[in-house]
Amino acid sequence: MISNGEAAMEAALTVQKATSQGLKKGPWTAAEDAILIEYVKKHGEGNWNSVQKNSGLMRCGKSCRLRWANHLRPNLKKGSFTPEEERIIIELHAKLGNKWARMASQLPGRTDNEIKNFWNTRMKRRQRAGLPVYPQEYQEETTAFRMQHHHQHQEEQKHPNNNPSSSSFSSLLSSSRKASYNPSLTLLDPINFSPALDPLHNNLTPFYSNPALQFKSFPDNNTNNSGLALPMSPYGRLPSSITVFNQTFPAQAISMTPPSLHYNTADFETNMSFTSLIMGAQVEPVDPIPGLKSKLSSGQTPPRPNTPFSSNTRGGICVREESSKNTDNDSETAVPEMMHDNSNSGLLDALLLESQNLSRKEKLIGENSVASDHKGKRVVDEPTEEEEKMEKEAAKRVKLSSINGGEASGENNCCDDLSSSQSSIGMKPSEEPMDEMNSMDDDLLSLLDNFPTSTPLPEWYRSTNMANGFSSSPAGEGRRIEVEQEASLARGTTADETPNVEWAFGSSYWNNMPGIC
DNA sequence: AAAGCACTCAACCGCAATCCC
DNA sequence: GGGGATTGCGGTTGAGTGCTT
Repeated sequence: MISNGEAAMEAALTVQKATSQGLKKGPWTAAEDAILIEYVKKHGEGNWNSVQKNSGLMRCGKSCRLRWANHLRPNLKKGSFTPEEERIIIELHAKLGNKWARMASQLPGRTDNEIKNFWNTRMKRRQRAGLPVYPQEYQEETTAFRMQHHHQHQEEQKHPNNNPSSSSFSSLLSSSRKASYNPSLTLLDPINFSPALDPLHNNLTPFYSNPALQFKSFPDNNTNNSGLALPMSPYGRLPSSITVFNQTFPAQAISMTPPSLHYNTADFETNMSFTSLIMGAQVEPVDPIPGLKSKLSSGQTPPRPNTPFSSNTRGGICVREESSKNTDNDSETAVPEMMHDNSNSGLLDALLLESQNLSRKEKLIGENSVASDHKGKRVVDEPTEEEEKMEKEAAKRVKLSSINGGEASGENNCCDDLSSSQSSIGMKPSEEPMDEMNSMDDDLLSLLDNFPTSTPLPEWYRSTNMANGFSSSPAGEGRRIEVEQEASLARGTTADETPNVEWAFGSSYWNNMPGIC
């Protein structure tokens, strides 16, 4: 135990030591700032180590550079992030992971440090509260990727020598960090899609268990220059379902949002910030990947063990990109083992619960005469009054939940609110023992059986998809059509073939983003 | 009023990449 | 090509502040 006196002494010695080395630490004074500004004016940025020599500033080069970059350089924006900036940060984080500098480059006047702090505080706080970090569309991207790799994995197992160009999970894991920015390694390259990619009709094994490589930059031909891949096959067909952590959607629901379901920027900004909007729903509290938590460093890991992957620093989604930086023996890289392991993933629970709810809701909605085609697919059109009612109620619940302590973790509000808003009725309590799902195969069968073929979209989900920047205004509709056409082009189909389809990953929104790479 | 706590933010540290000789 | 210097980046820490009990 160190007494206060000893601690003070120690601190003094530390300062003395630093001083003796000619370097000052700690907060910068106005005088120091002035010196540094003057120096940069004269000599320009760079060569930071010479600052000390030439200006007499008792700061190391690193410190000078940091001070300049974060506080002194011109055109720095101060103050809290605007909702738009928050939105961009979330999007970028979904794409890039903890690439703060890259994110900062997309946010003029903002520093990587600011963004990092923003994420680590505001976002993680919400994550700890059991709220999903990313809006659906980003999560969908993840799932599409997972599906693809699941399929590739299966193909490789079947024909280990047939596809030399496809990489194994492990190799992808190990290369993920570099692959992030390598167009040649586009993870959703349509070439790699198989026409058989349809988890509903295949014996699906747990494709979701690889949180790796999930958010990458996809600067290739399948992104409409958006940097974000469309989760589509070359056959113009989406996977039949999109499953992300705790939320599962039929692909139709995700990819084909009714024209009326467009983003309303005014509501968005008036009612809540982007952060609060996307945090408005909760995640099913389930155990994280066993053994994963303990190896994560303190600052990385919110102590909340509830959300799948929440043990992960980056909201569970973008983690792998960084994790590959660690040793291959890192616990995180062990995740794929779950594919062969019957241990409960937590995510599976969420999937099952979600699918069950989707199923229930489908039944309920079916009773309410939701239009469906003969295949049970939802005919995407203007929502019926009944649907609208339900959606509004769901949205209300979400809102109420977030107002009335919706952030409280572990209260299953997620199930009652978000999930109900999405899929809804009669959510299975999250506390239900995991041993009810003790078999992965059974779980998956159950999951697949429960997958509804059509599900109306709740208001909440629509809101997130409205991030495309569309409105129901004629202008918005016009742009929507444009995007449909773009999407059709990308799919090799015509817009006519896909009436009333709005691709959730439509390019408009992402095209409005500055280039990432 | 004071202690405890959570949160924010600035700054530091270590590592890796890049530059330069 | 090798090695040191420099720069960039991401993780972490700690001081300051405000709120709660």
